[in-house]
Amino acid sequence: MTTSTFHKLRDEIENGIVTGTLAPGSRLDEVQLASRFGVSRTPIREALMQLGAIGLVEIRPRRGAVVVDPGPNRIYEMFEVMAELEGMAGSLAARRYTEEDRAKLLAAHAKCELSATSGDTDAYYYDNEIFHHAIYEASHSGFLFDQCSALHRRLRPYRRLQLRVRNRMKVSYGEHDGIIEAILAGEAEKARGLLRSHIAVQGDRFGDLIASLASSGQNML
Amino acid sequence: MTTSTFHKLRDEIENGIVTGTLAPGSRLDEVQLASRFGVSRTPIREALMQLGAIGLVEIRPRRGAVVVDPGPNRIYEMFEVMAELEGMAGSLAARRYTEEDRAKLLAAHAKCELSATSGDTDAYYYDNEIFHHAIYEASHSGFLFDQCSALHRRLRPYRRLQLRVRNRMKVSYGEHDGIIEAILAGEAEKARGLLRSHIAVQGDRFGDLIASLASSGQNML
DNA sequence: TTCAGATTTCTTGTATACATGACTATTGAC
DNA sequence: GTCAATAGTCATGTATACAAGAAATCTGAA
Repeated sequence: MTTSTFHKLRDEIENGIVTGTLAPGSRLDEVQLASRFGVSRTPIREALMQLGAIGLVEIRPRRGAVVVDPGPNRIYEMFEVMAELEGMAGSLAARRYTEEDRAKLLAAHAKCELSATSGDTDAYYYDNEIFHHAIYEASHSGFLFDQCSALHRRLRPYRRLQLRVRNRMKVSYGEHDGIIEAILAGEAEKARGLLRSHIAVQGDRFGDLIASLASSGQNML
Repeated sequence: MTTSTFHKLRDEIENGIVTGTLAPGSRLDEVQLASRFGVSRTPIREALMQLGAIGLVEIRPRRGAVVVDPGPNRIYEMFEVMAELEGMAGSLAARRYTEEDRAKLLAAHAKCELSATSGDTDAYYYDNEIFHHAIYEASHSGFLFDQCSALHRRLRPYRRLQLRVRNRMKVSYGEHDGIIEAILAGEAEKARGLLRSHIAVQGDRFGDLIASLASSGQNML
């Protein structure tokens, strides 16, 4: 259907940003994008407006749109908030999960185990997303689900960097184990705490983040 | 400057939604808005796109934009998340506030006292906003500040309804007192808990919210 | 009288054209 | 040689035109 042209463009561009194809700081030329996607500037602009509203691109009046470069500090802050929201989701999930949620959580957890033990970081990356979404869903708060999903998505590129750190994947899976246990046992506060520290960029992980940001600079440009 | 036309339009329409002039569920006709603001459809569409991206309006393909009607359940969920984020801001503020933050917090608190004791709900409504923003600021997390401000803004109409409840204003001010004390004493977890329950729609307040939503139905249409 | 099909109208989605502000390059003066 | 000012180019912002889908109305039959 012709109606979703701008919608598809939005997803396409957003994807480019979130995967790092469109590097932070790069200009988003309207005519260039238009010709690339074979459309006129109008739907491109509308897509950029939407991305501007959610903070992925900065729209400077009369000076074009650029991919936002959050900088290490803001990235840290985003993880900080993510940790809190995930903790909240876990806490609610522990109190509200249904039989269906339980099945999904366990299935996602099992898939993570598979990819973690086989050492497939790409697979783990995706299974990890499913796992966390299962928690958001089990919180039975539509709004929290939306907020978590949006922030999770925005943090995608940095989470990917983090998985490069040696052994992070196995440590991550180990943490999942405790999280699942706490949720299924209905221990809300324990689940909150475990999820918080699972997400939070604390201690060594802070240094790891900064280091991977620095070394990925070339890749992203 | 001609550059900020769509920007101004966005704020204008957003304001209409947030103050209740544009009721939940009402259609946003592009040509109508265009003639109202004396512009063409193009900047109107761009403004609507932005509002659509942040969830204030729903853009149904080929079927126009309507003001989102969250419904009681989702409103409750939004307050639930707001409570958590405010709690987080308070907790961070308790640990990070500077001398400047301290002065701002106390000033905002004093203004709230004035309007609360004089019984001026409109004044309290605004002073209350300043007070909460002072907390966000004192958290020294730019991202958290943005998230809190955005959600705070979205909840505006419902907070206004809440203030109509008898004595809510004075109770609210009393709670501020404890919050300020905890923050300035550096008691992070206490500040978190107090702010959480200050925002959360629990107990009687849930019934109050539902009731005011029902009775405000006429006003909003 | 009611329901179904078709036509008409209206609104949205996209393209294009035009105007205006920003950036760049060139020229002139110090 | 360097700096500044001006002219020219280019990208953005807005308006308008056109295309196409959705809704509403009208007509006909059961």
